[in-house]
Amino acid sequence: MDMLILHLLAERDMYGYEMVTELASRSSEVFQLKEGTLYPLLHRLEKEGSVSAYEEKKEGRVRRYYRLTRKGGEKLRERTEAWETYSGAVNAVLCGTPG
Amino acid sequence: MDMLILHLLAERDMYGYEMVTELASRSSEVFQLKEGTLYPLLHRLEKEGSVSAYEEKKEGRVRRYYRLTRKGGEKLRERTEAWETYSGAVNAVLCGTPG
DNA sequence: TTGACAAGCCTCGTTTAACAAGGTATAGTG
DNA sequence: CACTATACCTTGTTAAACGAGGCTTGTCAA
Repeated sequence: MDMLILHLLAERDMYGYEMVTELASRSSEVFQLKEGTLYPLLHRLEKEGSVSAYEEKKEGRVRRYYRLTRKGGEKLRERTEAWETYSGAVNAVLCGTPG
Repeated sequence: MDMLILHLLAERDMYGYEMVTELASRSSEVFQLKEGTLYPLLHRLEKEGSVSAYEEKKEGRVRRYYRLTRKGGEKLRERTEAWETYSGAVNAVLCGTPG
């Protein structure tokens, strides 16, 4: 989930609530990320320096936008590679390549 | 992980320790399943009726073999489909298909 | 104007998967 | 005999995700 959030932020700055709907729509509603998951996650990413936050008024609403940092970009690369390794391994097992 | 174990058992009966090494070799050492994970998992699968167990002496050792049940086969199908849905959704997000 | 609903952010407590770190027993080998 | 590999097990811990709430502000209809 870290990877997916960081990936969204690599494209553009976003606010939390937006990420929920964006992930849902891009995944054809497969990801129904709960706010109880997202906000603690964002706070952790901010604390570790992977993202930075700023408030901005847009469309008559004050929102808390998040931006990807350099460190977050590196983490994104690592996590993406880990995902490819992991999903590749799952498929290797499923496809029955013995050995 | 349930899915992977059930998948192995769909091919042939296996004992716990064998699953650890089998998963490791098939995944090029990506999966290093710990016994502290595997055995409770197997007990749970047995309890819910997805696998059945029997002891057999082979190669001078008494081993606890597991066999996939009909119910386990159904669970395997469900989990495999869930995995395909999930990994497909991840890749949909990563590939940036907006909307 | 007021009430309801959506947008937007948050926290707390629970569940669960996986792990770490142990323990036990047996077979084979130097 | 000691040591290693095989084989099974348990207990306690950690971390991700969720459920179920709470709080505020803007919009829109009655």
